[in-house]
Amino acid sequence: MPRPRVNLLSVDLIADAAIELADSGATFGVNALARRLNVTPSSLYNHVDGKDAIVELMRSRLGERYLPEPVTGEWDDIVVGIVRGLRRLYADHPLIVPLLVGKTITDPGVIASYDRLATALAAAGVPDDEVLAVVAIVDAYAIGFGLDLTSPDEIWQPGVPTVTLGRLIADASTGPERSDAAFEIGLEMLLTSLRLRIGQRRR
Amino acid sequence: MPRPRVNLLSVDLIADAAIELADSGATFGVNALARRLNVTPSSLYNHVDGKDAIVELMRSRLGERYLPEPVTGEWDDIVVGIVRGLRRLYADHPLIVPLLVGKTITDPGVIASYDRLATALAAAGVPDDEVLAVVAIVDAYAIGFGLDLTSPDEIWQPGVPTVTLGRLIADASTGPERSDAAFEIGLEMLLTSLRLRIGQRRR
DNA sequence: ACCTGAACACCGTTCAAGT
DNA sequence: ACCTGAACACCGTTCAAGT
Repeated sequence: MPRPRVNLLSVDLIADAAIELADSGATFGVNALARRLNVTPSSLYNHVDGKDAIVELMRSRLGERYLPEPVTGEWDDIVVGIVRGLRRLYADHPLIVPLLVGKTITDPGVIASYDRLATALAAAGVPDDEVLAVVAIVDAYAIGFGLDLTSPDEIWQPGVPTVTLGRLIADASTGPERSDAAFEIGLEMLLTSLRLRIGQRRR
Repeated sequence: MPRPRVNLLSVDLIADAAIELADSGATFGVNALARRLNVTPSSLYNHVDGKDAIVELMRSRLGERYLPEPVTGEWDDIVVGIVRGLRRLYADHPLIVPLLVGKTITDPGVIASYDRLATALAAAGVPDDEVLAVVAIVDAYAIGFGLDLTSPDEIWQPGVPTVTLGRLIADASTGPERSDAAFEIGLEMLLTSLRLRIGQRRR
């Protein structure tokens, strides 16, 4: 029975199922996604342009949920808002990070967020030719701490004796509150460095 | 003619060809790699355990080339040495970064490097429960700046008008010297923050 | 020990056929 | 407009067969 009278799929259904699939830890792919939606792989192509487009859809969906609306405020409020948003996104969905990394961002909503970040930094006095680098640092910082939340014994697997690493990994309380605390410390570090750098340039 | 009298493959040959393949921008995979080596895909399995093992091999090979030998010195010399090594690795091979991210590190040489980094930080006074986080930050910082070297117009593609981003991307001199300068500034920021943090803890 | 060729299960994508 | 099923080229991996 092709073509039931009520549609089985929609862009939003696909996006949500894709996020759930990736979060579940199963290998992400078009076929597995179709299986999860009780649908043939080819059905997806009536709504979506292919695998990369689905990943872009996931980014868009998560961006809507986690990236803040435009805020009027001091530049550092804007920076902190966006960094915290990215933090929660990557922390809640660490297994999605590898899918996003290295792929071109096309979603207008997400680009608008990075644009607000760049605008805030430029307005704060970061020289034009450094703004993109700072944006990249901020993003890398959020991604790095997102990955930090995936259990550390999966990131490093010392099959060989170590001086410090093995002991720390064994002792590490994998709870999110420890990582959250470290994240806030690092964020404060970042802002301190930025304020210093801007101050130096303004003189 | 199976089995020629002189071997066509070796672990080192496979590793080097894999790095070249990924650097070339072509889609990375076992089949493409075999094609490049003028060999059947199944031949690779006489030397290597599969795709993930090949990626681990690339990490190992690049680690040998870029990560410094154990150095005796102040903790910050060790940190700077490793961060600069990672920087050059990711900068010279940006297209390989997405392959490495999110995959478990098993190579003893690379783990030893992270172990030296952790040991240096611990010895410097970073509290045990923060060392792993700082290691993750350092790594993320290097990765982020490595990705920064891939031309920025591929990372963001504003199909929509932006306030600041589009202008900066258009103006950005994609040359490596600009990124190198920003990297050094960021590294100095990182060290300043770390020294401050250690000083606070030591009191 | 090392390489081939056939085979397997799976992948992403296209497209004619059905309603 | 939306879903199916067949088809395509490709993927990673296994394994018997050859030297």
